[in-house]
Amino acid sequence: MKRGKIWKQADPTDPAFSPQTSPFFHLSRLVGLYHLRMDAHLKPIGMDVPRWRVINILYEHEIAAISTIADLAVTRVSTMTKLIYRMEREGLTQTSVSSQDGRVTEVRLTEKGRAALDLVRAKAGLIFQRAFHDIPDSEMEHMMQLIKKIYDNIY
Amino acid sequence: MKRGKIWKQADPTDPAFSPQTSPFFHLSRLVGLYHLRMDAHLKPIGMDVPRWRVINILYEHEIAAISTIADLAVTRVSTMTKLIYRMEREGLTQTSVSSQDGRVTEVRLTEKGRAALDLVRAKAGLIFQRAFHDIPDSEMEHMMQLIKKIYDNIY
DNA sequence: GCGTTATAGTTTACATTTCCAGTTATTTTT
DNA sequence: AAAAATAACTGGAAATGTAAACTATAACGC
Repeated sequence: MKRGKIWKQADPTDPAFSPQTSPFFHLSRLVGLYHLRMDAHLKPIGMDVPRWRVINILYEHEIAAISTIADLAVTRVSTMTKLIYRMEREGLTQTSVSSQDGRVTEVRLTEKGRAALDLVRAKAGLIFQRAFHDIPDSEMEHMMQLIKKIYDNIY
Repeated sequence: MKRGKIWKQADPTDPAFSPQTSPFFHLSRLVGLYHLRMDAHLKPIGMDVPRWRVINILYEHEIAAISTIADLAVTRVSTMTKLIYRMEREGLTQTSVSSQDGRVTEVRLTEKGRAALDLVRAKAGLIFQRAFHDIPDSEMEHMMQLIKKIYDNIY
């Protein structure tokens, strides 16, 4: 796509490129800050961002293979394997070998895991409201569409 | 802000909330994927995302304190300290104690660090173009504004 | 000036992530 | 049906990240 003078700078190969003009730089920065904020809220209740991520995914999926969760959370499988077993030791998840396919490890939430979800949602809600309080629905929807599109582009 | 039926679901405290309707979930996922893709390109040339981040910041700032870099990159100071000294061992950066303030450690790029920048930009450009090829300037600008606004909201 | 407080960074001990080389189970080829 | 290829993990070493304690320097309040 042909770009105007200003937005050529968003392309890292352009000589005028700078972090200030880079969409990915700003995106990374925002998500980094979001993680810092979430961590600060989550630590006191014995939770953290990776776990909250897994719990959310399992809330949606009920039962999911480790590799599916890793895929949805965009992490390496071996990282996820270790996280899942840590969460199992903490009583948040429960695993079993699939009867359909002996290679897959099915993961599901325990009662305690589901309880943790409610607790964490309250915290996540605080940050969400602070972040989006002055962003109208239409803007938010528009952004979501765009984010999904970019995701698909590099998937 | 009052939200319509659909976008209430974006708020984690809403009963109908789900990752699918959560802006932060999608943002995290996109940035996670971007990091995975960048890593895959950067590894073969002995680079990675945190280093590329620092190099970019130093390209903008010439000389910067460790805490400044940590702040701009949204990382903990102790993490940044370690990264900076790793990069120094690799010959990418050079540090010195400020003559103005004996507490601050000034960091700057070496020749090798500047050379690395060019190399990495080529890789980053590939992903950028793939990500944004079908996104017009106006959309990109609009997104940037929004991302900055949300960043400021939770800063 | 001097004790107190704040700032900037460093270090250490520990937790987590990543790489990579297996292992076992399933699917595809021949 | 055996062999080969692929998929889903798993385990251990090495790299990296984080929290908390510590050091050095600067700034304040009197």
